[in-house]
Amino acid sequence: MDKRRSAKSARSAVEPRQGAQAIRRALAVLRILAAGREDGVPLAEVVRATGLTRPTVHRIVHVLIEEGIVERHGRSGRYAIGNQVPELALARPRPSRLQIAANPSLQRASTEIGDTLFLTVRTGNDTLCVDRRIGIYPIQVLSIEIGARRPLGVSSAGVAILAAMPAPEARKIVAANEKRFEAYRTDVATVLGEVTAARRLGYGMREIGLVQGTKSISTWIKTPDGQPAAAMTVSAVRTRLGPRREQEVAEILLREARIIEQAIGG
Amino acid sequence: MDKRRSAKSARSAVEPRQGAQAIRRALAVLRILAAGREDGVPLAEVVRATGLTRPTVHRIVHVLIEEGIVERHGRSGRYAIGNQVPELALARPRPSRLQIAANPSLQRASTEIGDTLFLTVRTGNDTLCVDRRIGIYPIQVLSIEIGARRPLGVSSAGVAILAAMPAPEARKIVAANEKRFEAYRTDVATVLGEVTAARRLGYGMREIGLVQGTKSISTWIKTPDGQPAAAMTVSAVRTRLGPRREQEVAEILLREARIIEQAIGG
DNA sequence: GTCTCTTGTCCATAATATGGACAAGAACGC
DNA sequence: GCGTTCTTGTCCATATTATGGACAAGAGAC
Repeated sequence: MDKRRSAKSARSAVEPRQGAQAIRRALAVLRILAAGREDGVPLAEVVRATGLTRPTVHRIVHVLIEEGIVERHGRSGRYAIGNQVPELALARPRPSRLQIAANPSLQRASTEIGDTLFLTVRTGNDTLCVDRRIGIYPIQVLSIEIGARRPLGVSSAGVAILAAMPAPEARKIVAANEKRFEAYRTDVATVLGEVTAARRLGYGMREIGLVQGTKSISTWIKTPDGQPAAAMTVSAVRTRLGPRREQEVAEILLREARIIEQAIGG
Repeated sequence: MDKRRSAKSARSAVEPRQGAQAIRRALAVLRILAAGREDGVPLAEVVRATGLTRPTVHRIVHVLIEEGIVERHGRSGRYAIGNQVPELALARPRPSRLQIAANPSLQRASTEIGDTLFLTVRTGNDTLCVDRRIGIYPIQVLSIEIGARRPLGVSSAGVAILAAMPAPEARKIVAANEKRFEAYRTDVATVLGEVTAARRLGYGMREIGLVQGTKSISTWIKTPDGQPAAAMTVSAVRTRLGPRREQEVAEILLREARIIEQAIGG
């Protein structure tokens, strides 16, 4: 009963609405499955990433299959986002306002820089790649595709977005992602260090990108209320991004980020 | 305990997995919200359409808002599908296999017929328009857009899809949609009559389309296992679809439907 | 002002979702 | 073949959770 009281008073402060544990859990499962893209995710991995018990995850996943929200792949037995999710998504206008606003900037920066450009948004505790432009140089980093979803903090885009938010909030998100960092061979301390460095620099950077031998630079894009909503990233083979060129590229990205902020602000 | 037993034995027959009422209810709410598209749906309407109580719907909807799955529109207070749904949808390859398979047929039939063509899929108890081709004639029926979602049975596409499934299953779906038919000024008896007529004709037809003064013709497309998965529809002002032309158009649609079935079958 | 519509909240209670424990299947080694 | 170590799937007593009747508070209409 004390618990009830404290939950009640806390609600007005932040927002933990009670009476829907199961729904929240189902959504947590869906977000993990989304990170698995077309290939899906094995049950055990979902259990690990969500911290739920196996019977619970099993039950949730199978109900979602019955409902058409999740699919199971024949041979591998992995679970993936189902057909009905894009069907629900059709209810919304596509592309999003952000994508429309960012389009000219991506175009401009892409021709100017020549390497691959990404537009990445924040969604919950993840980053999600929503747009990509391939540059004109013969060697391009193509491994990150539209739809790629990662824990905030493991990519330069994630670091940039974390750097753009208040430090306590960033720390909370990083802590929440702790379990998922292992799969990317990083940890809370490393990520927080990169975030601090990005704040000092004014942009996110990873000398060692997620793909071997690549380097990435990301600037953040804030919504009018000051919350970071997205990041703009350039990825290239490391040798193409020495200190001098890093400076050049960062300046272009910073310029375009400000333009996009204007576009979504008006 | 008797209940448990019977539920258990029934499960092996059909599939009502227990322990996830809340999740199923949340999904039912989402599907109703999806029908409201960008404008959204007022709470009372969701209550009516789902048959749930108002406190329950209210709780579900607000938890989904906190999770980013649902949005609320400022002025109207209506609830709509949120940003995070298309974000989850990015986990899947787009466009779908059906759309790829149907593309050449839509192209061909569109130029041949000249009126607006729709590709509509079945999703649960709804029809959902997933593709549209505008014809070359100056008067076109454009009111049905990609993403439009309706109870199975109220459009000619829905009638066609119902006609293509076993009668008992069709009847079950129509019964389940009863409450939602009112908003479209139709009822169970009328719909079942149209379905029977469509079975006799070989295609679905509505002399009075959803839009005043229009007429629609739809053929069904079945998956290899015999289940109808989609419908192909032509809509035009009624005067352009007299008996002779109806025959012509139906033949083209039937021909293309068979081609699409081949494409998804192989 | 009152009436009628909507949306929002409370809380005792019934019903639901939970997870420990166990089982069964798959993949590998020897 | 048989043990070992993975994985996934199931059961069911239980406590936690979600439920909905009842009440309240806005927002319009007139």
